[in-house]
Order: sequence, then C-alpha cells, then structure tokens
Amino acid sequence: MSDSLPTPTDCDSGRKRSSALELGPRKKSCVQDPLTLLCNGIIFFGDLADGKSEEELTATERRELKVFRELLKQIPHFESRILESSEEEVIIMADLHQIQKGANGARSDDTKGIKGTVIDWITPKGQALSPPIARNSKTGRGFHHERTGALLCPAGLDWSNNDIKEKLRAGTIRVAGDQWPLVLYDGFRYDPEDPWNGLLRSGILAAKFVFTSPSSVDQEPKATRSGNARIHGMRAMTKASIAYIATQVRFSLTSAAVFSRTDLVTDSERFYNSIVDLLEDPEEKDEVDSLLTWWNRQLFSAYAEPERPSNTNTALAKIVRNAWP
DNA sequence: CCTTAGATTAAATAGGCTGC
DNA sequence: GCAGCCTATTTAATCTAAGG
Repeated sequence: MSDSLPTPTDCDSGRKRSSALELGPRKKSCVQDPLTLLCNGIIFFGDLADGKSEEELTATERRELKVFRELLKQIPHFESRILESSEEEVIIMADLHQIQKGANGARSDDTKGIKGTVIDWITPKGQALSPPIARNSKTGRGFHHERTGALLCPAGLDWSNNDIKEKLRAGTIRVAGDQWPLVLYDGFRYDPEDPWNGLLRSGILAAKFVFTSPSSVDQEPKATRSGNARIHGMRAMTKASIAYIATQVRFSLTSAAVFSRTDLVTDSERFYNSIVDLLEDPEEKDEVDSLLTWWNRQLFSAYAEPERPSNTNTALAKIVRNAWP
C-alpha cells in the first residue's frame, strides 16, 4: 500500500475515482462515471503515442491521466488488458460497477419500504401490536418482541416454550441462516408431517410491494403509473426473486439495523443461499414448479403485457437481481 | 502483542425530482 | 399525486498505521 501518489490537496476526488475502479472482489461506489475515465485514459494514451505533449492537456485532463496511470499501476495486467480490449469490453467493465451501484440502491430502497409496511401485515386484523413497533426503526423487533420473535423462531422450535424463548432472546440458541423461520410458511404455520406445506407461500404482500407496486398491496390499488415489474418487463417470479423477497422479509423482522451479506448474526447470505439451493434441487422439481405457478398466479395474473424494459442502471440492476442478487 | 485514532467503506435515511 | 429514481448527508463497521 505504500502509495506513491502524492495526494495534493486538490486531487482527493481523483484518488477516490481510482480506487473505485479496482476490479477486485470488493465494489467501490463513489465513482461518478467510470466509463468516462477509462475512455479518456485510452484516448490520452493514444494522443501521447502520436507525439502529443502532456503540457497540451488541461489541468483536469492531466489529473484524469494521473488517475488512469495510478489505475494501471494498481491492477496487475490491467494495462495490457485494457489497451487490447475492444470498446465494448471497456463499456462492460465500467457498467459492472454502475450496475452494482444500482443494485445496492435498489435493495436499499426495498429494505426501507418493507421495513414500514411489514408492520401492517404482521399485525393481526383488528388488533394492535403490544408493544407497538415503530415503522421507521428496527429497535424493538427481533426475538425481544412477542410477534416478531414468534415469526422469526425457527419452524422446528416451539416459541410458546418459555425456556426456548429465553434462550433465543439471550442468544444461547443461535439461529443460523439455514434454520428457516416460521414467517416463511403460509398462515405462519409449519407442518412437521409435510415440510412443503405452505413453505415460501407467505410473502405475497412483500413481493407485491416490491415487484408490482406499493399500492397493489391494498384492495384498491391507486397506482397512477407502472410498477417495477411492468417497467422492467418482468413476467414471472423466479427462484431468485422468491429467495430475495424471503430474505428481505426475514431481515425486516430482525432488530438488526444494517443489512449486510456477511453479518453472521442475521446470516442473510446463508439464508438466501439455502433457499436457492432448495429451489434448484432437481429432486424437488415438482414442488418447486407448483410453487412458481402459485406465485405467478398471485402476482401476475392481472399483468397482461409488460412494457419494453427501460435502460437505466437501476433497471439493469433489478434484472440482475432476479438472477443473482 | 494490543490499543487507538484516523481513513475508508457500505448502508441507511430523508428528501427532492420526473414522468405519467 | 403516485411510483420509482437519484442525491446528499449521516451512521456504523472495517481497515490501516503508528505508538506504546
């Protein structure tokens, strides 16, 4: 990390931009326009090769060139790769970061929305939660609340057993991501005799909220414009979108304030993967097929023809989301 | 080895904007 | 006036480097 970049005071934005483009496993998101940076860098190199002097560049261009050089230095073989690659490949590399950025933003929007409305559909009809849960805060959720605790309780465990309840609250019993909570089951009822009974058929409202539109959750939708599904040409639920919704719902019930794939307490990543694993298991194909059919009847029976997909980063990201979050 | 301050990052949040 | 998109700001977690 001995960074030879002198970091003049007027150049900190440049540093950010360079680090944002590392092609490592970690995604950096503060870059404004990675594509421009890459393209300009290549153009600069071409100009310099043609005998153009560096002094002819503007201050901004020199700074950009500097960032570009730093980039080449930091990433092994990046120089040869980028100078050999076609224009299309450069665009793809830059877009990957934009898409990741869009995906993060979209997920964040969903988390925010579900956090509020989930309160409505875990509240028994005509009753109130006691104690009440704030719509905009995660405090008071998780195992410490009777309702969210019951829904988060692993399906095989008995929440009404005080000993178990206390151990869940104290953390003596740690719930891993592949121990599925009761909230995944239709009517919040788990059937030990038939584990498939109702499994993954509970998050309709959340799915509608995300995919069709927030108001499509209500009896009388007041949508005045198209929702996500129609905008992005989504015609059906996929295995990944079912797992995505389940993950969002599960997270919304926890008291954790920050969504993190790698957080081992919420264990969201393992939870998501465990559902995808089940849905992709060839031996479960029949059950999965009928599950998908069921979901599509719930969500898309009223959806006739989707519009053409739009082209924004977020739109691309949401398409990606249905294949890989 | 551990602590600690500072930097860096991802994510949450509020709120504004646009198109219908 | 809704739905989705976008931006600026805040917050929390993680990393780094220096010092004890």
